[in-house]
Amino acid sequence: MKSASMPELPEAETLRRYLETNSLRKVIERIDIRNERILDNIFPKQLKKSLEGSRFFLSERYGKRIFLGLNDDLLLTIHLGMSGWFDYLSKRESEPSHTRVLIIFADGSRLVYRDPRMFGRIGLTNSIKSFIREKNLGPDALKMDLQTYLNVISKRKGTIKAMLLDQSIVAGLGNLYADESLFQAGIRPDVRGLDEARLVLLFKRIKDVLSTAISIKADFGLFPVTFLITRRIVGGRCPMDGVSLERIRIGGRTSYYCPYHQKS
DNA sequence: CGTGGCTCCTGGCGGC
DNA sequence: TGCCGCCAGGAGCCAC
Repeated sequence: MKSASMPELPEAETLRRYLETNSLRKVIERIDIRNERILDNIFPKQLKKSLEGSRFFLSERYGKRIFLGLNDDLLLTIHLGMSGWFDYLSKRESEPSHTRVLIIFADGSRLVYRDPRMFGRIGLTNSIKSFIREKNLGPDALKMDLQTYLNVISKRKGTIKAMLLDQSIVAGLGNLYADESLFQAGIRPDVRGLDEARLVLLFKRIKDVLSTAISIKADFGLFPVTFLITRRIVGGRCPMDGVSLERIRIGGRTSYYCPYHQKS
């Protein structure tokens, strides 16, 4: 499976579906931890003990995180960071570069976690609920209801882009889909204090953008031509207006927006 | 509370 | 051509 760049909610959901179809119910024979930095507050021994001889029986996603359930009160937690991805390989297929963790099944197939930049983390949790609490994650961007979203966002005073990137406010949006949602809603990323009508429109666009991205498996070549996402480059032009895109930094991230139809 | 800066990390690219 | 140095980005942490 092609790895998506910069995993956010749609990439995580795409990968979850991939893992759901190829990695459940297979007996795990061995786990090979190539780089301990990838582990999220657990020792290699704990991970080995939890996985070896066991099997995954369910997959879940919340925000950008993926969970693979081992039993009723133990799940593997996956955070892809910036460049993390899984490849399911048959016995004969060769391992990709930057492999950090290898899960070897009894039938000889392997699940390979690769992550060049090593911002990703793999860990264990007893429940998704407690994990969400521990990591202080807000509502999942795809499943959140309008009222919850309005309650949280209308209380805050920061720029809208910074709020969308804050995982404790909304879980799942990263730099690219935050820009995309604002673009589709016609809102500039550096705006504060949006009125309710604007926030409601943004809420709808967030959902549209995320479900569109999931429907095309977050494949960069398949985004609608009306999307900003493939034009986020210096000198890029707005797909609606043909105007040169502006580039500013908010919260340490690069934001692209159309100065013509995105309003403050 | 908000924000900006720094850190982790390395592939990729611009500039010389 | 080759190499240096900077940048990208998620998120935690710290200082103001």
